Amino acid sequence: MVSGAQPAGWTDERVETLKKLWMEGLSASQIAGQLGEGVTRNAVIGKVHRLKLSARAKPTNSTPRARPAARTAPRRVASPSVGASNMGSASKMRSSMPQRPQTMGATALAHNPEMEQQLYVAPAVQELFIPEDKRLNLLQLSESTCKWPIGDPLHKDFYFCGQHSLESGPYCEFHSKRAYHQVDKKRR
DNA sequence: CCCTGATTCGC
DNA sequence: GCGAATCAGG
Repeated sequence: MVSGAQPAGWTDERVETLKKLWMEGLSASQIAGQLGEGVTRNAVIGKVHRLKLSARAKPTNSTPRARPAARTAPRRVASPSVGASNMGSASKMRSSMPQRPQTMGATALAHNPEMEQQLYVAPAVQELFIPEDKRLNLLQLSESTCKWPIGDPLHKDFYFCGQHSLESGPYCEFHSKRAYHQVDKKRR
């Protein structure tokens, strides 16, 4: 008996964790990552709503979600005609992410039930922690090192990320996103 | 580009 | 009840 997996099945335990983490302020994707690999952020959000949760630390409703209004048209699955090639493998289509040691959205995180909640993320900013032996001095920077500065340039604990940088920029993947994203916005 | 949660709806 | 798809905002 190879008990397959347990993709779904909100046990009390998991629900508890869900509640806790949700109220702790973690994002759905992060919770999903923490809960398990089979749990997606959608699943988490869905459950959250079902549990009547949501609205954790939100005293002021600053997001009066506009009503979908005229959105009663049929969408998503339900294609009775298409029967040829099925896209059955909808289980693991999360590609483009061989390994990522960071803690980010649903595109990352993969913990075992062992570590569970010991790592915890630092509130406010989630910066990468660069091991000392990886930190780079200004003089140590090279073409392919991430030139993302960390710390106070006037302080001694100033160093550069040093991770392998992308060809598309002077930063590593993580910092490239940091540098770009959210600073551009309003440009869809 | 990526992220966030919200909602709907087929299962 | 569940979660993928979709939407909408950032």
